[in-house]
Amino acid sequence: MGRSTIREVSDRAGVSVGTVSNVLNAPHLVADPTRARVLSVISELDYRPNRAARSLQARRTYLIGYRLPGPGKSPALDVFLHALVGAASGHGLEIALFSPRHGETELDAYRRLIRGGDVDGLVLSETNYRDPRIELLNESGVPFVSFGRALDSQPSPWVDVDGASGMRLVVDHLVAAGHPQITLAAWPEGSESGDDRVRGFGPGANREVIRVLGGFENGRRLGHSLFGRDRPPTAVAAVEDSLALGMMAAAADLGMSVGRDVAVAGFDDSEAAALVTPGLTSVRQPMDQVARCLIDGLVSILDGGPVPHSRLLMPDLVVRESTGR
Amino acid sequence: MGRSTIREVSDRAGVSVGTVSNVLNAPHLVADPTRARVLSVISELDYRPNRAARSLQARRTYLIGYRLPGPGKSPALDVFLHALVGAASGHGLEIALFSPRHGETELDAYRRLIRGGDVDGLVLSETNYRDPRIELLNESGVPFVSFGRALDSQPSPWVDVDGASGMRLVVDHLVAAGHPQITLAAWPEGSESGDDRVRGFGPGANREVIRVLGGFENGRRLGHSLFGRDRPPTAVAAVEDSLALGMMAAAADLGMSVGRDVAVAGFDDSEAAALVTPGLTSVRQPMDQVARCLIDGLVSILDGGPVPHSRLLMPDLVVRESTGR
DNA sequence: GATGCGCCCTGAAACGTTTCAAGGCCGGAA
DNA sequence: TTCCGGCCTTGAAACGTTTCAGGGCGCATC
Repeated sequence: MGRSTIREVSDRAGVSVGTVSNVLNAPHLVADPTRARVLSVISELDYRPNRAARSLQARRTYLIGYRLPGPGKSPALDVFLHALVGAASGHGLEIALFSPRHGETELDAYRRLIRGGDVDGLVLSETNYRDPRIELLNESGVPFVSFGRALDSQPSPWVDVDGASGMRLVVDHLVAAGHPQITLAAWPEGSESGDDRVRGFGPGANREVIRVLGGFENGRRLGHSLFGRDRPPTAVAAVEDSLALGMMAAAADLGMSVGRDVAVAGFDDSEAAALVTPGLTSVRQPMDQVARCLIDGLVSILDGGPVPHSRLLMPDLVVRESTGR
Repeated sequence: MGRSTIREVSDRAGVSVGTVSNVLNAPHLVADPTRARVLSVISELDYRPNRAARSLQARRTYLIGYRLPGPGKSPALDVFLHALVGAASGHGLEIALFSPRHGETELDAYRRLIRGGDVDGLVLSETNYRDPRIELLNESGVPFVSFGRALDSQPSPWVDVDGASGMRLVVDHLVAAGHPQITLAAWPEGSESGDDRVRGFGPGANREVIRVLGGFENGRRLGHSLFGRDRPPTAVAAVEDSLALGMMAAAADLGMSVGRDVAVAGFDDSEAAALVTPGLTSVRQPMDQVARCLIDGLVSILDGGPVPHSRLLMPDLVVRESTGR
């Protein structure tokens, strides 16, 4: 304990504090022998600059704010977060997780961070049409990037995964496997990512879209109704894995074999998709790439560089046994 | 933008900065009319104290450090993290996610945070026997609490879930369902939580423990070998869900019906357990309670209160169809 | 022998708070 | 009237950095 300060280092090395600071932040300004001496004192005392003091003067906190999506809202949260933290760390930044305090609304919490200068920038996820956070952040001028398009707000940099293309991969795969007629379980209209995925499904007489709320149980119920029809679909897809898993459960309930009697495909490649039997074919979002793009873009803004161009990344299809052998 | 400072507030309210500070931090020291006037200026200017300045002077960062476990290492990470963030937020704290920088070891990263005063305290998870982090933190005197016991290190406060009891719940449940003979898939000896769970399994002629590495594929392989025996077990348990799910897959491969021909139970109640068919009976850890205890304990230390007593929490069994109808 | 130019280094201001000794003021007690 | 104590407020120091104008010194140039 008893952290040492830059003052102690400078005294011990027989230089001024400014020089020590330069050794750390602008080494080329310091003569070789001086630098060596200072560095040795630094490691001798195990000195690390105090972050608060540095922040105060530099008007930088080296912290990026992120608000966790509600539990169960983000598939692959752990890989996304991990990637985010890793990418940030590469730039000397850390991720600060915040949450509304007692009596605060969601937006209040964002406001607090902004006005208090608590973070250098923010990462948003789970964005949707007319996202109020985006308007707030745009007004306040805080650097931010969002995971998810924000097309109807003032333009701001985003990174997103092309849900329409992902769904097209699913459809093509099912059609190639000989299923001309496909039923899609989709969320109610009005969610940007859901609508995007449905868009890739395409219209047509041999395409049916059914709207339900998300979740396993809703999928199961829907499955029972679909598979109980006179001419049940031979292939079903979904805009999220848990709906698909629910339909798989319904098929099992009815004694049907998923993969043989009926093909099922999901979306997001959640952890569960790989752990069920048969494995669930699903669309995988390149989360680590998303995180890297987000952080790189944010850092570019922070460093006063150009506002990065938004990026639409391509997902890929992970084929498993649920869509046939 | 253009954040306002305490100086602007004090000027505008016609008081000194000290008074404004007191309004915020020690309201009882300020006369009512003054307080009201200052508060109105504060909200007029939308003033929020600058965190870096406050930290510098108060030698408090209002940040708790947490190192994410490797991806896929923590079941229920999102519920745990959410609970952690929420509990911290209740005390005006936020969670800072850090990660070793380029060239740093895991421990170096902890050292950096400590010496730089980057965080007020730390939360550890995935602790194990002779955890070097615990020794480091104990030496350095930084407040911390760990999720997981650290019995062989110097004593330090922890919160844990009683794995032995959890496993006992599984065994009792299976025995009650008429399975006298049970096989347990366990990790190799040497992991504190794994060993704890095995301990609850109990010895005996009708108990068999098989050691394998974790993961779905290892479970599947093990399942094939178990179910291919002359007299296959009628009930299998596992120290983690993915092993159990692998065994379920093996059963399906062999045309056996899980829940009827064989009972399967897992541990951790991961998201997948509820999403497979049949649902996987599993042991649920009270993650939100764990998080609350951790933060409450840490806050007590930070506030100079007593070092909290460690707590062993009880898990419960979530019974689903995999262990019979 | 001046002059000019680079290179290093110093000293002090600044960042925005909190804290605390000191002092003004008012009312009540002597 | 004087003195005392409590309440409220002020002013300035302190927290540990970064930044930047300025100065000393050695060397090349004229």
